[in-house]
Amino acid sequence: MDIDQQLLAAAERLFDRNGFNATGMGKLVREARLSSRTVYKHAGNKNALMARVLAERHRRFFEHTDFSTTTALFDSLAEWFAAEGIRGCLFFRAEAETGGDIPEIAAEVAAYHRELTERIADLVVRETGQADAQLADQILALFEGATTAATYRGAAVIEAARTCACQLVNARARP
Amino acid sequence: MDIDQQLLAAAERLFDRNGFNATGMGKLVREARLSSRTVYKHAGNKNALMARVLAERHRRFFEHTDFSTTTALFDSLAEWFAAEGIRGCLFFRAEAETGGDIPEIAAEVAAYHRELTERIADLVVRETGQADAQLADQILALFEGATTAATYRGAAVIEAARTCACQLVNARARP
DNA sequence: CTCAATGTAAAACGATCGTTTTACATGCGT
DNA sequence: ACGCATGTAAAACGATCGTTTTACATTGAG
Repeated sequence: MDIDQQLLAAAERLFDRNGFNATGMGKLVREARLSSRTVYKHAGNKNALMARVLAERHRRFFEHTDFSTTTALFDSLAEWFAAEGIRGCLFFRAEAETGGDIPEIAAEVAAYHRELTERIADLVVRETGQADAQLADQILALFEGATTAATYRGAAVIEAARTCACQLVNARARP
Repeated sequence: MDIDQQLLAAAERLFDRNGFNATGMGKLVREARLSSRTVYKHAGNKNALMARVLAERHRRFFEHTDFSTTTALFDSLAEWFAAEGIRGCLFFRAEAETGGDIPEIAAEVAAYHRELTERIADLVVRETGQADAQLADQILALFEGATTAATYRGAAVIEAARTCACQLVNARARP
């Protein structure tokens, strides 16, 4: 299905760069070089398309990101932004734009957040030898904060967050 | 100007809860209990109204927030969310929804970010005796990250971020 | 008393929204 | 060769968008 990839890629790019509500289906149809009939046949409707964009982003993000060590986690984030541009977290933005009122979208956002917190919790166990909810929350905050603050402070924030997160983990390192 | 306050309050509440683009002027007029004629006489147009909402939010946020110590900073954030609800940073959301394409809005967002980073830089100088760009970026990341992550993890993230930020500052405390 | 300012209520503006439909072309399996 | 699925191009749908306008009420100052 080349068409599905074409559609998803155009939708992700437009939604990410210009916002969900600000991106009309007309502009999307034009940019994807498809007819509206085909778009609606493949995507159903705009909300479902947004949900599929988030699902695809979810898959691609966790495929890219290395959760094996704290250093690798933040290095992956820096690489992601170097390749994709720094516009903050698409999941948070989707939730905010829709007020959490569209179930299909809220579900994708929740799934992303669930996996992100789980992976960080696992990372903490792996690096310190025990679960530590507060440490996991701190790394999560640094991760989210680097994602947001980098939009106006640049990549230096990611490096700063990485340094901080590694210090936290090392201070509790497996003896 | 009771009308200005009425209008600004309704606009801030609707924009914050439901998003900027998802909030139509019709709904806003209804909720503010004003005529559309009066709204446009006072606000000019929707973009200017959004900009004024951000300017008012900016004023109110820095009026509320205590930048005198790191602990106080994060405590202020927790209080803000306890009073206003946890929906993430309105400035970041405004910038994301508009793609940075509306100058009046981009300017207000930039002004907020400028003051936030300045205040944190000053806080670092005050608590450690010297400027430290990386430390300031770390506190900024923790602050932004707590704001974002609290939307789905709750207030515990703010407490975790506060603990982390205070450790960072204490490790570099004035000798 | 009058005039100008300021407000409301409601209709109307053209534009654009998300979505469906009509009409037609193409290719593929039986 | 036929029929059906799948695509395009484009018109049309009602709804809603941001904004302006028309018609009228209230009020405070000169």
